[in-house]
Order: sequence, then structure tokens, then C-alpha cells
Amino acid sequence: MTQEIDKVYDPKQVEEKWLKIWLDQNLFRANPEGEAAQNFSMVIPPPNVTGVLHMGHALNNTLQDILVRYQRMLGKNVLWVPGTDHAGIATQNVVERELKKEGKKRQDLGREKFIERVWQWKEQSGNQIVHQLKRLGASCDWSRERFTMDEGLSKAVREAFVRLYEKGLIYRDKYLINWCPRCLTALSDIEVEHQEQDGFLWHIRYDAVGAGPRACPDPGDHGGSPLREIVVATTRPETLLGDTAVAVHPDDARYKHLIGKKLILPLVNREIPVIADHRVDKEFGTGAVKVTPAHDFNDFIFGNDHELERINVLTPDAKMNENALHFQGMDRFEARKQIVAELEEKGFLVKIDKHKLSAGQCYRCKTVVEPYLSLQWFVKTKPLAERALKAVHDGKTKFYPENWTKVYEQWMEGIKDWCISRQIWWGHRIPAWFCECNEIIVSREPPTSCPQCSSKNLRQEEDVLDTWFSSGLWPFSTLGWPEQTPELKAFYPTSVLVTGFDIIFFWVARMMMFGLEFMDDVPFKDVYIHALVRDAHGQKMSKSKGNVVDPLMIMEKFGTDAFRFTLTALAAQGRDIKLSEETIEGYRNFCNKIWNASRFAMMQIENVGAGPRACPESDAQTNQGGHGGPPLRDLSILDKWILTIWDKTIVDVKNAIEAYHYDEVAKLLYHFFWRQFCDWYLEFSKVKLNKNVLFYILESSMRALHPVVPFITEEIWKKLNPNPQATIVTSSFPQPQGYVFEKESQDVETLIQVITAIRNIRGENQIPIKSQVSPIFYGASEELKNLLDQNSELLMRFTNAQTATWSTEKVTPKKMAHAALVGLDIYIPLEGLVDFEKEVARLEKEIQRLKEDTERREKRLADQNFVARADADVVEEERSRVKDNLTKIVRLENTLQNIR
RNA sequence: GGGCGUGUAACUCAGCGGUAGAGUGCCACCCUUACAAGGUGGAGGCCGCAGGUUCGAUCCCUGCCGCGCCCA
Repeated sequence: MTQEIDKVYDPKQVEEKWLKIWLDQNLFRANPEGEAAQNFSMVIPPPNVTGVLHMGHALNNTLQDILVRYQRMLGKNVLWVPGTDHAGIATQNVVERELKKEGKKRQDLGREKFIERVWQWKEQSGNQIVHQLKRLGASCDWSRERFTMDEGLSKAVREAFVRLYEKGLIYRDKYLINWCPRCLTALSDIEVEHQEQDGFLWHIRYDAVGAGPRACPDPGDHGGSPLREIVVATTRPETLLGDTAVAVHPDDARYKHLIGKKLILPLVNREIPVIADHRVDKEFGTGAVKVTPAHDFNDFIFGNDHELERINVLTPDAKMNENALHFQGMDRFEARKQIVAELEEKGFLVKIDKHKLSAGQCYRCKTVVEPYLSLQWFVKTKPLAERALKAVHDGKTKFYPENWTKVYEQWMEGIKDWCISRQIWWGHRIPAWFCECNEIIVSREPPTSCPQCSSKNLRQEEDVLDTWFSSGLWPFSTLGWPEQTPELKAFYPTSVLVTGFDIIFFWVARMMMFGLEFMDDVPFKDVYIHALVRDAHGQKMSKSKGNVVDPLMIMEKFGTDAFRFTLTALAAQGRDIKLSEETIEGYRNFCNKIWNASRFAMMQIENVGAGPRACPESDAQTNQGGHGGPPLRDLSILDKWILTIWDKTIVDVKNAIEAYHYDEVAKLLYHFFWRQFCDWYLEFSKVKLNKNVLFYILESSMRALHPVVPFITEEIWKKLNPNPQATIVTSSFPQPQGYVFEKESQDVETLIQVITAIRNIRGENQIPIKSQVSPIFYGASEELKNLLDQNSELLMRFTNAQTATWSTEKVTPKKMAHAALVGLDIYIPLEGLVDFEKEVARLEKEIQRLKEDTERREKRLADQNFVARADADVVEEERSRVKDNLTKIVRLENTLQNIR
């Protein structure tokens, strides 16, 4: 403890140093042999392997790391599994872009070579985020890092698929799905983002068969005759080419007579029926809707119910196909223009309304998706969802904050079958084989021949699985499932999942369904849902807005600990985080305060007499109850005060962490360390030093701060601890030591009050710091007098007083400042220091304040109902406050009269 | 259309039956030998609006207004 310590904390070298040591020593490694009750486990929500650390990751992993470090310090056997997600579409896009630069397409390489190329990319540049997580201080068990495309996890995927298939929970069907024409693959419902945009509602006239051609379309007469035509409204006129019916409400008087009749589809001249369906909204548009079963989800259902033909008019890349007349080969949006033009030219276009519509976009590339008819694989979700709902309902898994339960429940209740096949190459290839006899073989291992016809001519399904299919297995596939590993036994179900609300459906829901299905138990007991990190103005960070703040830049500039502390302090439940550099700077200052307070404390401990009691071994694995505080003898009231509030703070911090009240954790620690320990106790110790207590508070506060600010606390703690093997990472979290000194604490609060009162007089009267004052006390009880006398050195030092005297007689406050406390008058002669106009103003302000307060309280006490019904102690409190106020007013007014 | 959240000091947010707290910012004084990334003192609030419940409402209930999110 004799080394020179910098005046300003420099996070950079400290962070680098400890990160390396922690990782080298494998401190975060879990032990699968531990007793289950003593285990704490979490799996990281796996970031995309293509990802770079953004604010969301930083928040997410800081919050997880706090839990994990805390639990580790409680002596639990902690496992935090890290890893990444292969992110099928995103990763394939990245590598395809790379290929494009070489003028190649993935088809040029072929499937195998392409996959090799992706792996190559992954090895070279794919794992950035893992290093960045380490940099953040995430204390994952890096020896257990997993990747969704690992051999083990791939095996788990095949196992899960086969089991679900055999149970009838996976099926293959030709169905309308969301199709991204750019990625050329199907998407699940939740991979489509709906965005409102301006569009049009085109009203198009369909003539009835036999109505004969209209003589001459009159542009002024759009009413037409309801006897011979129906006007439909559509936002996507190009789909008209695939219409196979027009639907109206059965009770709609406007169209009743046409039900069952035929219409002539404009441009195409195909005859289509008018069908009646009570699901048609009479109020929307014209009350008649064109039905295009191959290109609209509602129409698809109509089509099924009414046995309509499905006519696909699009190619996979969203061009018009061979069913699209002379529009064939045109892009869908170009075709829309052309079709509208032609409808107008031929007199079928009745009118155009502006219309807001929500268009689905691919969540990966933002291309407008198309409902598209194709053969896909689906998971039958209803039976899985039922169990997942029940588990939450039964409290087996709890959401924090609680209101997310409802979001989860509503989604689960309305769940639709999950389209899991993707027409890309990067991912888990579906373990299904097609035989020439049309038999489908689903198998864990490649089959050698068809069990039906013995043919060896088998072809594996080209499609891969939705990435989220494998992430759904993450909480147990990472632990070795389907093997019954010790890890699986020890750490499943995991303790908690920490994630953002945007991922409830993707991860939480699927993990719940799969966990219950394959492990027969929930994947996690708690789900903590945190908020979004926004910019300082509350805007969502996005590349296009250019308001993205890079966490790495922040860590570089302010230090990782300052950044972590900021995120923690802002992580109030149920509210988004608005992050500004200003705020981070504030917490950077806090880190500096920790640094300097420690520096000072160490100097104190070292300089005066013998060193402190040795730093006890506080290995969390062997010492559950903390290591005990300083002995009770030789404690001053100041020591007793700080020990008492520290005990209480420890309890509060523990409760806050366990309730996921992160903001509270940060506030409690900040307030204790700066406002109580630094502002008062450290200052007290300049007058009256107890090295044991100073050491104890410093050392244990480092441990309490460690889960939030791991680096700086390790650096300081190591300076305190002579054992070269010890690390704060595996030390124990502070426990309350049973210091309850209410009386002494109250006395110190009183001392602080007296000091503050005198400082207030100094400040308000602008008495220069160097001018000494000579306060005169009057009117105290014997007990209070003793307290002040015994601490007079402290009082004088803290207020820069040269003397402090007692007056036995009532003071006539000529040219004096006056503070009236309960049971104590403090007078400060101002003669020669300042003119006392300022003091007059100060006194008047104080009297005014007291009078207003008294008036309010008296009014309340005058109310019979209040006195009768309010709690007795509330009434008593009011009475005594009024009494105190009144005597203060009298005393201060007396001063006001005499002051000159 | 359904659901959820939110409106508190200049800003960012806690609190939640006894009329308010923090951090930052602001003002004044101070480079006091841990820290100017600091110290001391201070100013600043019809706790969105209107009703209701209650002895008492920022807090609970209802409605309205503003902002935001999710789902259809």
C-alpha cells in the first residue's frame, strides 16, 4: 500500500490489466458438480454473429453481469453461458455482399462452397461482438461459449425437429406466407415489420356479366348503376390479375341482388363470382372487396372457405409472371402503375382516394414483403403455446416488470402456426428427405434408403430452418441437450433471462414453448425485461438518423465503469433510457470520486501509527457471512453512525438487486459513497480517525460496488488486500454486521444539523471562508450541551470557527446572525464580518417559511375529522411540528428586532 | 380497432395516501494539504387538466388532453 496513486483515475490501463488477468485465471468458470440449490445460471440472449456491440447489448449485458457478479459473491456456483447466433438471413446477406464485390453470386459457388465461405467469414470477422462483450466486463464462462451452428447445437436442432415431426407438431403445406422478394425466402409473421405509409385506395368498377358494355364512360358519372356493376376498392391494383371473386356482406342491400351472379374482371375478362361473406366490412371502401386468394391473407381464408381458385401472378422476385398478361416480366410496382393507367384508359377506374396503409417489410432488409403461395414447413404452435401460457399463469416463470406478462399472454393466445422453413443456405438444413415415391423421411441421421420403396434415390430438403428455431433451444442446447450432461442437470432451468421487450416473441415465447416441450420444465424462473436505449432526445437510435452512439467510443472516452454505472442508474423499470454524454460524464466523476476517496483513505490509514487490521480472507466460496466488521470497542459516535447507515445500505442494495431495481442499486451506492461516506465520514476522519472503521467501510464498499463497476473496485481492492491470490471477483458480497446504533446515529445527525446551520449562515451572508466566526450557543438541554462540547473541535473545524461558547443567559442578538433549531439557538456575531442586511433578509425568509408551514398544519389540526380519523402518530407529528415552529418564530422575530 | 405505457424542478428521471426527492444544469463564494472530474451555500415545482373516493390525493378511481410503443 505504499505505491504512488494518480490524482485522476485513468480507466484505460486499469481495465485492460484486470480484463486480461480475470480471463487468464478463468475466474468466471462454473462448476457443474455444485449443488443445485447453490447454483445460479443464465444464458446470454445470443447476439448475431454479424453484430457489433450497440447500446442495447451494452445495457443488456451490464444488467446480466451485475446479477452474475452479485450471485458469485454470494457464494453461488454461477454459470453464465455466452455465445452467438448464426443469424441465417443477416449472415448470408453479409457474405453475399462480399461475393458481389468479387462479381460473384452464391449460386456461382454452389451450396457447399458458399457455406465454407460463410464459416471462413465467421472465423475471420464474425466474432467481434464476443471481444466487445469481454471489454464490457461481462463475466461469462467463456470456456462454454457456444454458437448456434456448432455441432452440438445442430444435433439439438435435428433432435427437436424430428421429435416435433413425429409428434405431428411439424407439418409441410402449401400455404400463403410472408415472402421477401429480395432475400428470396419465407419469413415468419413476427419477422415482418408493419410500417404505416401513404398510399392510395383505387376504386375499380367490375361489370356484371350480361350487363353489356357501357355506352360511353362518363367521367362525371361515377355513381354507375348498382344493378349492373360493383365497384371495389384496393390498395394493390396489380393483384387484380389474380382475382377469383368479389365478396360482399350478405346483408348489404347495395349488392344483395348480385350475390351468386358473375362479374367480368377488367383487363383480364375472366368471369368471377360474387360471393357473400359476413366477414366483409360494409363500412370499408365500397363495401365490396376483390378476392385474391394467392396474394392476400384474408382472401386466402375466403378462398379456402368458398373453394376459390388461387391464381399466382408474381414470380419469387416480385415480378409479374405468366398469368399477368402483357404485364409479364414487369416489376410489381411498375406493373401497378401500368395497370392503373390501363384501367383508367378503359374507363374502369372510378376514383382514387389517399389512404394510409401499413405495409409489411422484411425485418432484415426492409423490402416490402409479399403474401406468397408456397410449400413450407410449419410448427403447430397451439399445443405448445397452451403449456407455455399455463406455466406463466401458474407462476413458474415470472415477468419483471409484471405488466409484460400480459403482452406475452395475449401473443400466446393469438398465436398462429410458425413458418420455420427458409429458402436460404446458411442455417440448419431441414432433416427431411424426399423419395422418388413421394415418401417424406424425417430423420436424425441421413437415411440410406426409403423405408417405403427401398429406393436409394433420396434428396434432402433444400430449405434451412428459421434461426429462431435454434435459439428457441438455447437455454438447454447450450447445456448439452439432448445429452443428459451434468451441466444440464445442474443448471436447468436457468435462474433468469434478461432481455429487451422487442424480443419477447422471438426468444422468450419460443424458449418457453421448447423448454416445456423438450425439458418438461420452464427455461427460466424469471424474465427481466429492460427498456430501449434512446438518444438524448428520446429518439430511437438508428443508422439512417445518424444518431447512433457507439458504446465502444463511450467506454474509450469515459471508461467502462462509468458507462456501466450510467446504464445501471438509468435502468428504471418500465421506462426507456435516454442517454446523453453529459449524464455519463456525471458518473465518470463518480468513478473519480471513488478513486480519490480511496486514495485519501489509504493515505490516512497508512500515515497514522500502525497499519490497519489485515485484510481478512473473504473468499465467497468459504465465507458466506462476510468477514465481520470492526470490533465494538473504541468506536466513536461517528464510527457508529457510518456503520449503522452502511449496514442499512447493504440490506437495501441487496434487496434492490434481487428485485431487479437497478436504478435503486446505483442510487443507494452513489448516495452512500459520495453524500455520506465522502462528504461526512471522510471529513470527520480528518479530525478523529478510526483506521479500522475507515478501512472496513472502504473495503466493503468496494465489494458492494463491484457488480456495477468491476474494474475500478478490483484495482482499489487489490491495493487493500495483501494476499496476491485474492481477487474481488470471488470475494464475498458485504453482509450487514448488526450495527444498530440508533442513539449515536441520531446524535451525529444533530451535529450535522448544527454544522449545516452555521454553514448556511456563512453562505447566505457570504462570510469569506477565511474569516473565522465565533458562534454562541444557547438554550440546549444538558444532553445536547454535552454532545456539542464533546465534539467542539469537529464543529469548529467544519465551520471555521475560532471559538464556540455557551451563553448561560438569554442572548440579546445585537448585530448577530441567528439560527433557531429545535432546542438550540445559535448566534453568530457579524460585527466586522459583513453588514447584516443579508442576515435580515435571511431571517425574514426563514420566518416566512415557518409561518406558512405552521398555517398549513394548524388548519389541518383544526379539522375535527382529521384529529379523529388520522393515525395518532400523524396527528402527534403535526402538533409537535407546530409547537417547534412557533417557538422558532418567536426566537427569530426577537432577533429581527434586536439585530441592529 | 384492441392492448400497454407515460405526462413530477430548466433537462433526465425516482417516489406513490399525510402537499415532494435525486443526478445534471443554473446562481454565489472558494484552487481549504483526497478529488476543480472538487468543496460550501442557494434559487427553482398549482406533481398534464377536470371530476370522484377519503379527515387528507402527486399517489387510488373515472373521464379528457398530450406523447410513445406493441398487436390487428
